[in-house]
Amino acid sequence: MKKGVTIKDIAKKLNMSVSTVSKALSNHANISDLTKERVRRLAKDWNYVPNEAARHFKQSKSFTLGVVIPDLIDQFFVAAIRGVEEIAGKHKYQVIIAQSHEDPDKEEQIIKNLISNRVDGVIITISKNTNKSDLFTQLEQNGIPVVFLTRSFGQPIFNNVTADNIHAGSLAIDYLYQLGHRRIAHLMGPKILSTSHQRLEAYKKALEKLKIDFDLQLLREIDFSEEKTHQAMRELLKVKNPPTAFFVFKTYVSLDAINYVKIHHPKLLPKIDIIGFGNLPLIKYLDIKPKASLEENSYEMGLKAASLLMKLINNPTGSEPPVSIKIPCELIIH
Amino acid sequence: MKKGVTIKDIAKKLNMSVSTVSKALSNHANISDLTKERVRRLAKDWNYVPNEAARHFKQSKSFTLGVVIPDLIDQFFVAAIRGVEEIAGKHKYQVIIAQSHEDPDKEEQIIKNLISNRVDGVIITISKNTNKSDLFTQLEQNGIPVVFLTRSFGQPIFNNVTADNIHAGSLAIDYLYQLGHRRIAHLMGPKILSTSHQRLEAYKKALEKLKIDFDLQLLREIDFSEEKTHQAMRELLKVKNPPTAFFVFKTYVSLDAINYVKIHHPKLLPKIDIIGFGNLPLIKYLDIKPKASLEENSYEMGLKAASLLMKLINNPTGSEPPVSIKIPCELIIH
DNA sequence: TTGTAGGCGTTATCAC
DNA sequence: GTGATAACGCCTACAA
Repeated sequence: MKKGVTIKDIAKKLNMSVSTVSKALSNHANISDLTKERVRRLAKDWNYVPNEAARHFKQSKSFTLGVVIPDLIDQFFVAAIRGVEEIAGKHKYQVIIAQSHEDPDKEEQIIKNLISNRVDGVIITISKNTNKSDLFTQLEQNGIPVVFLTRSFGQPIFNNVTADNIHAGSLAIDYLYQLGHRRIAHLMGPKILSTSHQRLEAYKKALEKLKIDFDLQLLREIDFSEEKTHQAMRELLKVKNPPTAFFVFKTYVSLDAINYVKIHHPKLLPKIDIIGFGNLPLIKYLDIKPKASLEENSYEMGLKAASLLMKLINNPTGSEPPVSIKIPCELIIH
Repeated sequence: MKKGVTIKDIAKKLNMSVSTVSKALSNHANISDLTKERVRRLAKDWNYVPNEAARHFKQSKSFTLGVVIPDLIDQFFVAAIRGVEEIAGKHKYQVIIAQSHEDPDKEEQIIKNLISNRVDGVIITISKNTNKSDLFTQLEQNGIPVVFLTRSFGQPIFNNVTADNIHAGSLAIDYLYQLGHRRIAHLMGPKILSTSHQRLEAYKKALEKLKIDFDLQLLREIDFSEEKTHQAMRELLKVKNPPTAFFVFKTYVSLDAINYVKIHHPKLLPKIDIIGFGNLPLIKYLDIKPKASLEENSYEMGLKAASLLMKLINNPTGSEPPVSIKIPCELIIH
């Protein structure tokens, strides 16, 4: 007896009913200790493993969270996932990870799949090209709660966990100001993401507080590609009164920006300071680092997102207003 | 009608039997086109999504592959996973990823979970501390085929996909020799991993071919931690006739090694050459790069491992001998 | 071409 | 304390 043992097999061998065995295994109150003992013993001997597929089917719960992210190559998400796994584990939940590779079609396919598989909840960082939200509405209509991580749509119509972008922006800009910079550029994220707007706003507000006029020439939208970032840097450095500091949407963009200066304006390198969102492990290995990084605490974001999701799963709400959680950033000086 | 539509609902509405609906949806041959059309139409209108949980349960297949790896922070695995997803997708299989964080207990728990969830196959890179193989035997006894990726046990008793370590070693050592190095050290991986032994053997063979005597003083075992690597470097650089080149088990170890030299012997930096396994994306951002990297083609390893696994799933063998696939490495000079 | 019936493994309800 | 039975959603012989 080695493969596919079921409670039925156990029941037959022990001359009892399947329901007794089932109850014994789940330590039900009104099963005698002797019976429980006998059942457990045989289950162990026979290496019984409950068929989760059947159990999920029966309970119409999968005890699984779906996590949809753009790309695992981005260490931000890896840390966040670790946070999600932490919480999920505590609730005996599985985590299933899927990558959209920033492709909305792939993303849609993934979501459909998650619905088919009846995951109990979803944590998602939408792709940079996702512009419609009906899929997510559909998820919620199917009784599957969703929490947006870091990126979200313009209107906060969904639960979300994001960095406290406004505060982070002022941390960064203030520090650059302290260092003597007065011409500070912003490499902003794709306009389609609400995060980009929040960070742009943070930039503007921080400048205003410092009585620096916002200069449209110092603003460039990037799309995370190396080419776009290089192009933006080329243009920015050509401006009459060029920027000496850069406030950047994301670590990987900072790195490309630094690379650009290194290649095309090596003399400028010591004069230029860059601060971006994200303090990723790989920064440790860099020789030319950003001046500072905004630690987004993505692990903690993962924790918070998963906790919120578990709460939503266990207390299905009628139609409460969406929750927004902001995680503070710290400025890490390198 | 918005939530949890089943074929039963559709059948009732259309006044037909569930089996007709089921067949219509799966495009069975002997269902009239008209019927198929009517069913599909309503299914679409009602936003019917098949309940995979039920389907899996019924077919006692999950159409899911389990991938167990040490850590997603390692870009090697991220690329490999991409390969796995590629193949899995073609077969309409899901991929579920789990991290052991190099902890054998966590690894065991993951495997048990995968068995409970009746995954159809498993691809695993064992943790650096895993020393027993009975769990994997148990998987195979449960009819769940396993493919080992990169790391494996001493005896090749399991299917595995690894780098062609012997050839890679000679590529690296030969190149270092060409550059004039005669004192070449090896930072070897944990002795528990067969990969470590293969790479050590590659090192010895390559030296032999070049008529360089193997010097035990130039060999150090590391465990991937920064401390161990730094300690190894400290010791190696104290040897009478110290090494001028290093053949390294793994990219992240190379980076720590470079960091050590940078901090403690900056003058040596230009004189020392390092070549390690792995050509990870992050290398692009480094200023002080290894002299060269052995591109392990981990994406391709993922592809091959998944293809092999799918074959094993679809043609369950009696007890054929395990398959070993070797993927050639290329030397990438930076 | 369509319908009927049984079953996959588990749990919950109710009866004994 | 224990057992019989129905049910979850889907698939598939087999019957009509």
